[in-house]
Amino acid sequence: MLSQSISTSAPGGRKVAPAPAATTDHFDVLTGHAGLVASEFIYRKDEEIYGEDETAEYVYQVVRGAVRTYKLLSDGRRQIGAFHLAGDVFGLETGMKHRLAAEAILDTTVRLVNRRSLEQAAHSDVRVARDLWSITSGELRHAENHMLLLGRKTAMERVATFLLEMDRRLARAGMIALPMCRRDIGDYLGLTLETVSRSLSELQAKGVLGLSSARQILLRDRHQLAVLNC
Amino acid sequence: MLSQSISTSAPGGRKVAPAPAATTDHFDVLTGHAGLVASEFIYRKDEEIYGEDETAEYVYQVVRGAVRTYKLLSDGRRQIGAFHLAGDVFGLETGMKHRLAAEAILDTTVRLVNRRSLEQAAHSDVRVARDLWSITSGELRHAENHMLLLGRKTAMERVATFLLEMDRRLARAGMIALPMCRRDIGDYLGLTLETVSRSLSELQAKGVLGLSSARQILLRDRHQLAVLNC
DNA sequence: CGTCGCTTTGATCTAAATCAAGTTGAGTGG
DNA sequence: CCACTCAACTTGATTTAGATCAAAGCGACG
Repeated sequence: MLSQSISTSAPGGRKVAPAPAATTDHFDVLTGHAGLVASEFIYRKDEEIYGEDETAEYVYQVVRGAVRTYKLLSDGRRQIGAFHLAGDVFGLETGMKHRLAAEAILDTTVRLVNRRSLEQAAHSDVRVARDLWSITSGELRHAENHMLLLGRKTAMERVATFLLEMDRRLARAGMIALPMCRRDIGDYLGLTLETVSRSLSELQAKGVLGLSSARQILLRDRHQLAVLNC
Repeated sequence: MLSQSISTSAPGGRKVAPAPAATTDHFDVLTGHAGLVASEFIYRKDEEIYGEDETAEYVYQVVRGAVRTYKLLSDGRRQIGAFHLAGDVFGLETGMKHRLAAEAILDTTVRLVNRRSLEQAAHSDVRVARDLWSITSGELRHAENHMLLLGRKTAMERVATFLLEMDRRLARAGMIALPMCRRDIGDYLGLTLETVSRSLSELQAKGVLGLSSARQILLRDRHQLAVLNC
């Protein structure tokens, strides 16, 4: 899995030494690339980062916190396309506009890079170009898996898939600390918040998971979840 | 909208002059690029072009016919991610493997380019790299719209969206000649074939469309469909 | 310690799935 | 040229998974 990171140059162009990465991070080539200037910004819980169809001026990376990107229908029905967690890049476009809106799920620090500078870096360095393509390709892979979930999986299968995804992406010491509410999960999985809640309760009753609080989940039987996941 | 075209060099490297494009086709830069060799191949109706998780050796472009790309669950439930029509590129990956399987919907001619050569072209020509990224980005845009459809739209809204998409992509002389069966449409829209059939019958009864045969559709009221589309 | 947003749980409803016949029409062979 | 076949499609009857409507819990925060 790609661990998406972009330049850590400070505003003004002075470099800030990033913590040395132990892994062969695919996106390290972007780090400290000449001419790239990144700044940090904090968004409050539920604050909009950009709107649907807004001009795409920046590319973002989550430093701390969590972000949801989503589309709305005219009557308010919402589909969340992805959750972006620490390290994830979002808001990267090839066209002029953002195709989904982005909001902070909780108080969130993001790093942002001017999109034009990134394009220029890609123009002079084929590795940067390749990395941008890889980020988009990774988002496409996620979307393809999610279409299968939304089109063909049962409610219980969707929740199982969600739990395994969150376990992979944000488990610390075996626990999942969910940043998002039941409504967000429902809008991500194409379900209502009540159905999400009932599915989680049923999995708890079966001993597949433990809920120390509504958003603190302990997976007790990943094998059972993997079976539901197909 | 991107009209995705790739090299038209003949096997053996001799160039075949392509018909001059009247439009500023975004993917013309790939046409005749040095070192790219494309060959053509014909697949019969329902023939597999590549399987899910198969190593991605080629990138494909539909010349004539139509292709479905899909994912399966272990019990046979299928989600079609996209239909690829004349001119469309498919099978482009940044990773080692195809993430969806591809099958010809009817007898179909495809042009194929070795994936390694394309990557080398992208390495030496930043415009090629940019075009590959744009193709992937276009697929992501489609997938994002389709997630909204699969997660949040009603059956009638899904069918309306499908009809407008097909009208845009393959209408000739005001008529849509569908290459795919009702089951394919259902597996694309996350519905059963019966629900697709009932929705089409209802739209015909309301005078929104005319069915001269099951696969020959005339849209009589695009405005009404656009309203359903939200 | 009261309030308010989030979550759970229960009762009922409904859109779409499933099950089940028929109908149509394109292709095949007599 | 017509009858037969078979897959694709339509339509009807019934079921059901998940939505909707409703009412308590609960827990964090002022």
